Amino acid sequence: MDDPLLLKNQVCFPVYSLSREITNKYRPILDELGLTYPQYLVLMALWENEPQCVNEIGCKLHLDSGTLTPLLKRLEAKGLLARRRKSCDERVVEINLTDVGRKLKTEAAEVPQKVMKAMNVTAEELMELKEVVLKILDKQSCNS
Amino acid sequence: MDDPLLLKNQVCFPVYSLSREITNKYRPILDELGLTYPQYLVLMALWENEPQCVNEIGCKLHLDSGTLTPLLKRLEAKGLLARRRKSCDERVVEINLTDVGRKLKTEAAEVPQKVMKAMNVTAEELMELKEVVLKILDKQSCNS
DNA sequence: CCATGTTATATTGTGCGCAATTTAATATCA
DNA sequence: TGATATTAAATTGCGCACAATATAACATGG
Repeated sequence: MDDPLLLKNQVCFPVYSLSREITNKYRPILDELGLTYPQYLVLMALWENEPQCVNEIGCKLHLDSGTLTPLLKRLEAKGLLARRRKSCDERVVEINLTDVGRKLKTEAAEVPQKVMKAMNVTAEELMELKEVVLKILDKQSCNS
Repeated sequence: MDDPLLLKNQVCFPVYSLSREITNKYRPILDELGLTYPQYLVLMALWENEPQCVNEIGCKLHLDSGTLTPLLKRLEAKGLLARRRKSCDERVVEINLTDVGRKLKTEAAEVPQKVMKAMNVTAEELMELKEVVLKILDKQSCNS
């Protein structure tokens, strides 16, 4: 009954389930903007600060070039951003939003509330979730 | 500063990050058993109850046939389980563990503690995390 | 018994995620 | 300067996730 290999005794499995459930809630909402959830995260990073190189985005989102390079190319193909190597260091690819990409933030403004509604949770529950998750997440960063 | 589109104001992003961080902690530990995290989940489901059809496993793990069929084929290729259509209803594929697959539970017994150690968290923190996550996860099931 | 609908799994296609390797540019040091 | 090391992206390969569709088996009504 308290066998640590029983599914009901798992802690990580609910986190994994919730994470997928969340992206499922985002999907129809982001579909209207033509975005996936990881693409939306990249855009949020760029809406905050621009330009940013691939590495900077990767640090903030904990994603590597194997994930980001094709994702950024897809966003470029959609006309939302431009990829250009820096002249002072040709190894670095700098990402700039296009006007369309910048403007998309306006359309995305309603996404958070729509998701919260779709998830059927209160702001208090979300804050509680965030607090607990961040506390554990912080402990991973040093030795990951 | 309290722009809902700022990364630091996101609730779902930490959940998404933590979920990936967790599977990263599992990876080296499960590598020793030749398993991925989703494969480990499927085996936990089967260690609890056997045989199970694809659908039953999918319900427990919230995964569909598009994910499970190839995953189960890989576990079959590893010799851990057998897939066989039921004679009474040929639509249903029944999954049985092999002796090797059943025996693997013994080797997996240490996985949970190893992961907990790798994550550097206390049992209390994990219980707190589980409680909050399950509370929110429960609210999704009905309208997903 | 046959047509129609339903059900269970499989297949296809797209997009992550990540390890491992490659490529090219820059830095360093003998 | 020229060999070596380091760094940043890109590439390759594999395994999920999931939508959409296909396939085959079963169920049901006329």
